[in-house]
Amino acid sequence: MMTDRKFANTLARGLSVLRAFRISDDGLSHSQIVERTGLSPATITRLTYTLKELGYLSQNGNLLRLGPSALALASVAQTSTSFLDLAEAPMQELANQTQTLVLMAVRDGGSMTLVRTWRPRNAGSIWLETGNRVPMARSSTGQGFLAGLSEGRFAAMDPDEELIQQRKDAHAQLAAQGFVFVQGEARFSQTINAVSRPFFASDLGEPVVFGCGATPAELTDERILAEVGPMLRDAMRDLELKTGGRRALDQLRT
Amino acid sequence: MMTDRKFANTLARGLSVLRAFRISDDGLSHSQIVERTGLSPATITRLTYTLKELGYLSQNGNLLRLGPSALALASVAQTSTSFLDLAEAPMQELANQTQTLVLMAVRDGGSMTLVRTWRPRNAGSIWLETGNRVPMARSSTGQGFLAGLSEGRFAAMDPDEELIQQRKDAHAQLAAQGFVFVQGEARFSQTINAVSRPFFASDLGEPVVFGCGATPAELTDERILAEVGPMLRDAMRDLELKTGGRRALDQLRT
DNA sequence: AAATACAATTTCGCATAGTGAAACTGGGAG
DNA sequence: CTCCCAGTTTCACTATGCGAAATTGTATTT
Repeated sequence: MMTDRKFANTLARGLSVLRAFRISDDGLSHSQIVERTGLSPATITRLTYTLKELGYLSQNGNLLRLGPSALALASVAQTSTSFLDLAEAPMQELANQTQTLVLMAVRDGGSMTLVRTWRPRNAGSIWLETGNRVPMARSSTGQGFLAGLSEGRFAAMDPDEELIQQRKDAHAQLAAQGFVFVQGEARFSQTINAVSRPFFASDLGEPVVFGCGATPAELTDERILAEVGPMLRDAMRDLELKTGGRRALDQLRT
Repeated sequence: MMTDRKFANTLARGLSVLRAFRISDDGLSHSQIVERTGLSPATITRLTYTLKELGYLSQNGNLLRLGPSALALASVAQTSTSFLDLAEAPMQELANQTQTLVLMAVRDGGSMTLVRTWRPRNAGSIWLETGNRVPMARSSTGQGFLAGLSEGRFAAMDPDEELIQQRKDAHAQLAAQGFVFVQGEARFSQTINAVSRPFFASDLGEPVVFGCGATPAELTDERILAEVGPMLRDAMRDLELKTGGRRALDQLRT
């Protein structure tokens, strides 16, 4: 069946165990991991044993958490992502000016994971945290990513009809306005309003997404279209120049 | 030979590929990975193929880098490490007061990896970056870690005579002064002077290390012993209280 | 205490996934 | 053109990782 001689299954399964962890979890039991990964209990025992040996997981009682080696890998990964340095200042500035949460997200399997956020100075509300996951469908973040994703890679996700349609919309928005905004009913979350734009990071081989978000009260549809969206777009065009990367719209052709 | 039925070898090998990446690398070729991991070229082809499929690696030409999935895992790992929040303010304060680089490191395989640094405000020099690795032997960071490590875990590293002796010294220093300082000739690096203290993070299941470092000119042996070491110790006792974790010295008994 | 109900681990026989050696490919360099 | 090296593919073998089921362990209830 799984007849890809090149694909190391055990490795993929082990990594899926690591991917099972969410920031909102305060440790996971084996059975929770079984549930999330769909792997058999025996397999989980073997994989977690291995990951513990290597320091990627650590155990307290029968709860597992990501361990020191995961943290170490984390640091190397983040520090190696060179454009994060350059994004630092302008994104903080954008957060301050718009009084929204500015975020950067990458694709992780079928959803988007926030890898960095910038909060406006002296704002107290509760915001999305780094490490949070957002679905691909019906979110500005996910759609912003899809708008930047090449045909080939999109096809590899074997998307359903709905997603294909959504991506088409996102494309159109990106081309017309320079940003993507999933509006109204379609939004997966009614408590957050957001706008996004893809960024092609040559480091990573596929697009990432930057975006601005806040509650619908603070960030109305009108403000997004007239003010915040354009500011995001301009900030990112600047960033694209500085990093010498391809422009977001060039990706549409790929 | 490798007769541990529970240990998933392929997973370990795959992770060793990820661990091969250093922040100073600007992408790695297959042959470099072969060299660093000691695995056969054929194996590397298969493992990197898998890791690319999953987004943990990305390829530019024939250079590999850590990919988006690695970044995503990174964010979850860092955000899940709860005591980092609490350490934030006091460690920045410590950096400002001592005008040293304050660092936090975890064990990763046989060496220590910096996972977070705090630089003094308005200091311009070049400092160690997050993601850097420091050897276990002959470094204040490594020795601080060993001083906090339990007998059992230390034994599992099957250390040589030299390391056992160094650890004994570190223990003694920690008990006497509340910090560990590898001095003079013994230091692995003559360009950095540092002092450290272990911290037992219940999250991670094994100690981590906090430390202060700078050039020997800025941070003399005398200053470490009289001023910076004690300040580090006090800052961390504070942190231990706040996190409700065990005190560093309690670990000596384990 | 005994009984119940899960959670986690170990056992076990089997199919195959992953292995290294060696052959092959491809693309610079001279 | 041909040499050389990096990377890939092929191949036959066997150790490896697999799930089902049995076993042990650990709370919870009666």
